[in-house]
Amino acid sequence: MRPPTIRDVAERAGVSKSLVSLVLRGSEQVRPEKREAVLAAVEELGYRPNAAARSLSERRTRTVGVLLHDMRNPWFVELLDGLNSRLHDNGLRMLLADGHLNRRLGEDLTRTFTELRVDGLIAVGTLPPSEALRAAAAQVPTVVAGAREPTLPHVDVVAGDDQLGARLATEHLIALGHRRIGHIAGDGVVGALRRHSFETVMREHGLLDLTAVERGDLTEEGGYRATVRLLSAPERPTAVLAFNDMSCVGALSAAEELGLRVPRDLSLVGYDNTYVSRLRHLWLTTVDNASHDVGRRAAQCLLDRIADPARPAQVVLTTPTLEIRGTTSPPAGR
Amino acid sequence: MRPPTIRDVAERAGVSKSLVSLVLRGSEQVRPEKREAVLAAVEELGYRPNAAARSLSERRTRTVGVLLHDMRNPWFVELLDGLNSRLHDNGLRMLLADGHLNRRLGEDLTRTFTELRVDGLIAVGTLPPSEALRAAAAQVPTVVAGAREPTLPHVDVVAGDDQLGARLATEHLIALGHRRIGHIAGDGVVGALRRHSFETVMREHGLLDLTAVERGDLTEEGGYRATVRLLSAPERPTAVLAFNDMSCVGALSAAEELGLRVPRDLSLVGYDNTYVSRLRHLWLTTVDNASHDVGRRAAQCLLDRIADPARPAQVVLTTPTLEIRGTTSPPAGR
DNA sequence: GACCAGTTTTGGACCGTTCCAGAACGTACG
DNA sequence: CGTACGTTCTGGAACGGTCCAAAACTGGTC
Repeated sequence: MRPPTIRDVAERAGVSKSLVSLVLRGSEQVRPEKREAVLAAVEELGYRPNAAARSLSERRTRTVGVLLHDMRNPWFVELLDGLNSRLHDNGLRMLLADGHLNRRLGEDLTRTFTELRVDGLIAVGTLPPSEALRAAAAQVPTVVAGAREPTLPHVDVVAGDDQLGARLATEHLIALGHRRIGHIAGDGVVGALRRHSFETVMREHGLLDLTAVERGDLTEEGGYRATVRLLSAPERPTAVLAFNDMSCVGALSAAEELGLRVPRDLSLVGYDNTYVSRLRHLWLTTVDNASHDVGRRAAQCLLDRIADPARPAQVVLTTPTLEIRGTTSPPAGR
Repeated sequence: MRPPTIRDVAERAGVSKSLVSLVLRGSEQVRPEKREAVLAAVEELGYRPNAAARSLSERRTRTVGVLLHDMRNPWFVELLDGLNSRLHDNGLRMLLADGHLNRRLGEDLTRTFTELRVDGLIAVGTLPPSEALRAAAAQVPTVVAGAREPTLPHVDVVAGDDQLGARLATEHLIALGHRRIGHIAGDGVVGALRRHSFETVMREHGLLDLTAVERGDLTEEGGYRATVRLLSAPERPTAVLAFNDMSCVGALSAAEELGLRVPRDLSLVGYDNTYVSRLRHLWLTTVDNASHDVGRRAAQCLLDRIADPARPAQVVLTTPTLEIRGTTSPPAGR
């Protein structure tokens, strides 16, 4: 009652197992009638190759491991889509693992992936710094997608251009006439880049004095709290640039709770163009990182790196665009 | 430069490969000093067992495949969390695959999983009917989680009790004083159950005449359109029970667009208690299916079925609760 | 009919584990 | 001292594929 093996197929088709293997891998060197016979036998027996046996012998798995930070934050869905399509085109399958789900269990996902001997590793989003990832990256081709860290030798980074994105958003607000603008800052290098770019643009317009920054934590709750702090200043901002869509939703709630109408009394800009921002009821103006493209390019980087593991590490940045929706308008006074 | 094998470890520790295998699998029958030697060698070489070789030999993979319908709809996150924790406790790893991502590529995920020879399969949510899944379920222990179909021989089903959930929601609205109540209906058996239960409760209260049902499609967009239709009736409902949180958000937008305040002019109830419903700005009253529990129980079912594949198919229903938040109140007239 | 050059086909080694039967080594007992 | 019995350790046969060198077929030429 075991699943049929290549030998069963061979016997049924009246050929050797080697010939079956040849047919299955699409060799040209096989006479049509034998090919037919083999394929017929495969069909009749419902044969499926055993991936474990194959990868043991081939010494590769045609599988790449994808490390997610947290499925609860939906910004990566598009990225994954791009990743998957490009990998699939090259005969690679994708295995997902959620770091957040597993960290609680104290399990190290890179360990699972190394035991699986994945052909490549993609770290999606800013992961907590981990010695294990560093070690894994030294063994197996690795690409960081949608984040800027960690920077490791031979590890490519593919992400949206955060400096440009934050600039687009800030200039949009300034062009609308806002002068006193707040920022909800995020973590890590990405957080620092967006914040820094925001401040740079404000300085360029001589508005640095009117700038306020509060730290959020990427969640709605964090955005809510940061906004409450921003809005409780004596001179409150008329616009807020949030680190991401989730904290922007938090900002929306804070505004509402304080009796401010968005965008009349307070303009808000999110970041990531997640489906949450696209919910009609929220309809956030937000920065689109071209995540699908980030995914595709990350896949390409990985493919290139698998082909030549020693090539120098690259940093690929995609060009973000501003998606203007319902949460920005000129300030009330104008 | 290849990764070290069990033989390398054996040589380094001055023992046979069999002894290494014994130590690694935690046998008691090994003298402490040898054990130490082996573990030291493992450490020094950075040895990691090769999962492919192991599963080829053991004829099992300690891996279960999880088929997701669509990552964009976030209701399953908690479920996955429960699933993962229980599976992990039993030494099984979980591989995710998103059907939506892959269907576009025309790839059949059950195929990937059968080639991988996963020890079990979990279908999460209502998947499009598929001959492949039926065939796979005949080969490998399978459990449906968070959905009611397909019903196949030897396939367990674990889900929230949709009848009870819809009843709780409907009775809540009636208790608040609503009489004219609309419903946004969903697809599949789950959709039918919720709708039917809604209608039953309405009938019990003699309100069947005041009932209106419009079909949605699980998305925000579908919920929006269905609500527009519901609200354009001459006598419009004062409350709407949505099939899920996503369509409830759509309903929220529709209400807003038509100038109705929620909950003053229109009460709304969602379903699934997703994080979207928990966003402070939306704060939907919704039915909680105890998804974490569904996940844990589904995992348990799968474990039981792996132990005894021939046992009769079970249907396990969890008890939902109503999560009352900001989108329900007595109707304006009261 | 022998020989040659291609084209097809095949047997067997190998990939890195597990697992089993039996070997080697005590230790206790008659 | 020989034997029996535990305990600990080992060699080798799987597991189900790939791949290579060589064997077995072709058909054509002299």
